[in-house]
Amino acid sequence: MSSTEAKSSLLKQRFEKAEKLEKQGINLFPNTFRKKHDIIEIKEKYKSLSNEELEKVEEQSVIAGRLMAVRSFGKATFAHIQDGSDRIQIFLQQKELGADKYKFFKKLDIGDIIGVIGKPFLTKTGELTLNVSDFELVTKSLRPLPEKFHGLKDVEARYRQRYVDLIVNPKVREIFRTRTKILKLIRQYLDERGFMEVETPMMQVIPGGATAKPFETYHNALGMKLYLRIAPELYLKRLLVGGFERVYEINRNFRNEGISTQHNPEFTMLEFYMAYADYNDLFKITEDMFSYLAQEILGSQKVNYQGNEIDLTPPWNKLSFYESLEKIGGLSKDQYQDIEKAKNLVRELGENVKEYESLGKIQTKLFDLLVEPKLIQPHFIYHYPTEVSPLSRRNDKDPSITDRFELFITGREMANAFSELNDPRDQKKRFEEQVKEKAKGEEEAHFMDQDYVRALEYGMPPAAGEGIGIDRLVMLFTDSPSIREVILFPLLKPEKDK
RNA sequence: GGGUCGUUAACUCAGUAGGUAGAGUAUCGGCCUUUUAAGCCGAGAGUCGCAGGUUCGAAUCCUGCACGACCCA
Repeated sequence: MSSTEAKSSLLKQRFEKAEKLEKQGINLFPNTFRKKHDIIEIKEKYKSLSNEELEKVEEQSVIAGRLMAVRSFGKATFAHIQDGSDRIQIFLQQKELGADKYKFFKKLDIGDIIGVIGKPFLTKTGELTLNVSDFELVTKSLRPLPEKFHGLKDVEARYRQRYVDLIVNPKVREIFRTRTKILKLIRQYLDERGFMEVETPMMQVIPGGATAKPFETYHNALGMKLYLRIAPELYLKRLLVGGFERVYEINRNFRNEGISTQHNPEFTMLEFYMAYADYNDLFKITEDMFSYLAQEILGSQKVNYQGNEIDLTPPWNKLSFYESLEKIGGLSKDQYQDIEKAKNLVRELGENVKEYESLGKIQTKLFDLLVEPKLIQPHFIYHYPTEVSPLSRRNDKDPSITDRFELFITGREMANAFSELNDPRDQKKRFEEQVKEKAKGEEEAHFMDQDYVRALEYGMPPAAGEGIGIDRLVMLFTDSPSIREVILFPLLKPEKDK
């Protein structure tokens, strides 16, 4: 849809009206009006005053906002205007403004941005309202807004034209305010504990730190293929080697995979690393951080998510990976320890199995199918098989498993955490195994990263690290069923150019 | 990648024996000084997602495509 051609009659009408106003010498896009107050300030300031008290108010309120609704009578008009903070009713009278100015107001459209000067009073129904002594057109709106009562419902339009969604759907504004608040609280939480926020490359020569397919790009001047990062992990741990003992990064990761209610190709991840700590410390920090967020955001440890009440009060359930296969997945040791039996089981459950897939990989598939969807309340699942945890420290007693856990809430993975592998010799072997898997056809296997091994050879202090998916966290706290509801501009295919 | 559903006015939606489209909001004109989904009277507004096919005739039936939603892989 082009803005200059093939206009609907409604659009044409607005463009013509705009031209007419301009011919009368009215600037449709002036940048001279300066508001003095946010609407919410006005509302807070006067909310408890009676009409007698309001009459004594000397100060003029000077606000600006978008015209959202108009109820017009002959010589008086009620309207609502909305700014970034709130919405307020205004009252305009011909006898107050003069016939010409009043007539001009009646020519305005819903969607126009206006500046308003007036004093507060209470209407018959007790609504705080500004009695307008003067107003100005600040920005002309040339496109009609969606209907005032139903708002914009079409999901495709809501995502493509998020700006319209934000104008007309207050709940959507609220979700993104909450998102920002969550990010701020997380930063505050980590900063208070001595963590340093850092930025590491988004474009990497070797995409490491996760099991995922990367996006490729190309640097022209260097004549070199680059990847968008799938995780910042290996860079953050290089910083541990460098001597920063507590670091974190909150930023985008990119994974070249399918799109669903749980996945957007770019998504936001928190990763934090602390030296001289292990995964036992991370259980506590995770519980503490989530319950802190719940308290600050919702004022409660109970979160309602899509009809389920999630109780975030620590401590949370803990089960080892194998225990969970047995107790929640209902499997016997025999069923998940014999690779052929396990593979057959996965196939019976309707998922594909590739020849080269390791027992650990098959076991995680069983977990994904039989256990994960049942983990509605918070559950830590710990001691993952070493073969599916190439960056995690082995358990001291049983080297076939790692000191790693994942957190699940509402049947979804919310966090992945482990004691960090800091033995460069073991790390090198683990990379070599990944390279072998890649050669067998496992597209998502890790790449060899020689420099990372070299860094470990200098000595990385013992450490623990964790990644938390921010989008899913925001979904939980805003009761959003789809990741697209918590990403301002989710990826969509381009609309057809007519 | 597969399945199901959707796409009609700016927005929210109706629209079956297949007979060239309708409501509310919004817009335009008129009346109206306490409304808040204001009210009353009148008017204009559509490539029925796109392209084919069947038919005397298609928003409606068939095929393909595009975009989206949900589910599955």
